[in-house]
Amino acid sequence: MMNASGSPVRQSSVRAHNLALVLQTVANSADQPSRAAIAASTGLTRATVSALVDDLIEGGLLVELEPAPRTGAGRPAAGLALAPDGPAGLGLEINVDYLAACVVDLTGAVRHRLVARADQRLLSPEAALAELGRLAAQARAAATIDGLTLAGAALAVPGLVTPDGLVRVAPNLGWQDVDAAQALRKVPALADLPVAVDNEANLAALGELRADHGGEPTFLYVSGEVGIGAGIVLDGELYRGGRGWSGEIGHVTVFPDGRPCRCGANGCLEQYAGQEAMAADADLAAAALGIALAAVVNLLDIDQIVLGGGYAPGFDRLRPGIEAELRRRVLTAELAPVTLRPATLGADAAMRGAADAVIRGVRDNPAAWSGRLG
Amino acid sequence: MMNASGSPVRQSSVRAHNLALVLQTVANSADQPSRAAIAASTGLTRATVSALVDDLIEGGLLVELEPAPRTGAGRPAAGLALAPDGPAGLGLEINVDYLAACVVDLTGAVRHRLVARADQRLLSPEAALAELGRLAAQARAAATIDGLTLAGAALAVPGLVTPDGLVRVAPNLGWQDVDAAQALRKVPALADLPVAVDNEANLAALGELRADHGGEPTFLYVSGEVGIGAGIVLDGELYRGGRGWSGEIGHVTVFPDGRPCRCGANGCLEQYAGQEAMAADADLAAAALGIALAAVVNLLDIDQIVLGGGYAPGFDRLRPGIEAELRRRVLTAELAPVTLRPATLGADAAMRGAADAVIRGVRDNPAAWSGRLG
DNA sequence: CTCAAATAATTCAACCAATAAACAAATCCG
DNA sequence: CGGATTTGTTTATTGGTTGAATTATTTGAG
Repeated sequence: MMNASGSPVRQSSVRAHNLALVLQTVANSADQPSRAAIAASTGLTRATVSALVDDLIEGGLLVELEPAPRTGAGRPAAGLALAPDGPAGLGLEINVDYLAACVVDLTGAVRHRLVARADQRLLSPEAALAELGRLAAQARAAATIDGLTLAGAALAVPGLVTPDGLVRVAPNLGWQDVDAAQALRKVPALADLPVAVDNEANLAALGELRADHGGEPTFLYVSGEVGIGAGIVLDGELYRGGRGWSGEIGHVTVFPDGRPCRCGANGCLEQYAGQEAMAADADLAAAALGIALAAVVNLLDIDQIVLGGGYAPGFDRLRPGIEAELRRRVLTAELAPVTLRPATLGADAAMRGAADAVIRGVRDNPAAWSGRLG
Repeated sequence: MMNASGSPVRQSSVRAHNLALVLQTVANSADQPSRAAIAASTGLTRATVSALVDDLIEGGLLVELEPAPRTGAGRPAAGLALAPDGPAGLGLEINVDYLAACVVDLTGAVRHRLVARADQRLLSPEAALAELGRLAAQARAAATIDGLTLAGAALAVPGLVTPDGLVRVAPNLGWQDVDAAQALRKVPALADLPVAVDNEANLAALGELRADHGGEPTFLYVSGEVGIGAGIVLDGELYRGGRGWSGEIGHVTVFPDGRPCRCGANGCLEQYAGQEAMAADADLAAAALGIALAAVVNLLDIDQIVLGGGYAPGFDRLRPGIEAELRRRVLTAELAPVTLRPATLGADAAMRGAADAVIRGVRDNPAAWSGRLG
């Protein structure tokens, strides 16, 4: 008999959930909250929060800040903060003309950053991944010197990626069916790390999500490089789709009988708002983008659109044209406006998002990170 | 300080979750499972399942079937099934040319069904809702005679609805800012029921979800009436969007400089695949639908599309044209096919989905239904 | 300078829910 | 009739949260 849906909850799941809740409360807090403040904020009792915080400190995820600010009568509170020397994430990116790696600690600070510029299309996938492996090993060595322990690695690729890390196709790299996850796992320095591979726009969207921390926003991140990709964040969660291939906005039709696209169709957005086309005619790029984005808003009722990649520098140039189409074509435009803004992270968005994805995994399930917590 | 995200989990939440798990396991099971079978399926122990099942029987949600089928050695199993006289859902629908109400019990069986044909555009919203209230009261009376207790009501409306039940605009009814939820709550026979209001396509999608019970499918339901709406189901959950206005596929642009639409834009899908346009040119309707659906698939990586409403009868006529566009315009068409199928529920889909939404609420949180379970 | 008030954090008994293992019930088969 | 087998229940145990009491550390008043 098939397990219908969901899985049983045992007491340990309760603990795991509440550990994550406490950790996230600290992470999303503007100041350094005390145990009592966390209790008030979460609804847990002070006793429970104390026990959970002890475990998180023991596990190296939280630190207690000794100097307590005076705030009135009573015993001063001991502030809590994410441990800067706790688990860190290794973010990797491979793109047309560069390789990059970075180490981001639990607090979100970028501790190391390495970029190697070179045209990857001239290399075989194996050679490119080997080179990336060397960069990753270098980043890990630097992290180790800093006393950081890596919790995992994530790689951003401009292409279609399956959940188990197989790159089915990355047109601009010229890749097809490359098992990037396996290649990276074979690098000795990474052999003991869980390695995830994901689409570049998806991870960049996660990077923007962290920058916009706190709430649980719904937004679309659009990345305009040679191709155009999008990451869809719904209620604070990245939506990947059934096979992990969501966000292919570059091949949404904007002019049904328009320019032929290398995908075989006609009138794909990419042919009007890709890097080359945008340079040739920015107004047309904006109009085409507006048409495609209006479709997204009509379908998903998204109220925030973030333009990243190559769109961020030219944002002011594109904005009026996009907004005109949105006003015209979004059914609910008068009832509720759509916010358009440039990405806050620059070219590093995908790499940062990759590293963030790793530490997000730790934050969402701290019990799994430290054996001592379970 | 703001509660960051999520809420604490206490022991009672564990029980609530596992109660729902057991109930859903019975609901999604093809046969009448025994306690032992549920234990094997869910991973809970037989002792725990026994205790939970006792509570669910006590609360009137499950019944034990005495006649046990012989299946080999050992003590015969006592089959369990959803209680047909447990809580039921009242589904309501208001559309251009009819009002409808139905009562669906916990097992999903339609126990009562009332339809009143009349052009609602000739009535004021107040008069139409009053008439619907009478129909609802009649349905409730019939349910009471059957010994059914209503758990709530849900109303399907062809328009934009806010989460608190305000109909912002329903173009084909000529409605604007009508508080449908409040109007129904004022009906004496419904005063003690929770009343939800939702978009017609959303609820119809939920109806299809139940018909396709068991898994946690991702699909798009498209309803082609005078206007065109869509319900988006992701991983077994209806996606409503930030304001509840998702699925407005009728106003996705298919021909940017095409026919003017009453929304003010040009080239909306509705102008090419709405009821009138489809009657005039089915091939054009199919092509336009294919273009818009390809956009959805590219964006959301959805692998199943269900055509309902007016599209269901003409499905075979439309299919080739739609599939041709999908093959051409979906980037991942070669990697993974998109399934196109007609809706299994007919014109009743939205009303059925509304009733299903109510009993879904009970199934998802049985502890809240019966005070005895807490 | 001492003591009361206030606030933070910990300790401890009680409780709730799931678990594991033993036990009882009901049937089949030799 | 008796062992094998499977279902369902009982009982002691464990893990985790709760609530109340307790300890810790500060401010402020007399």
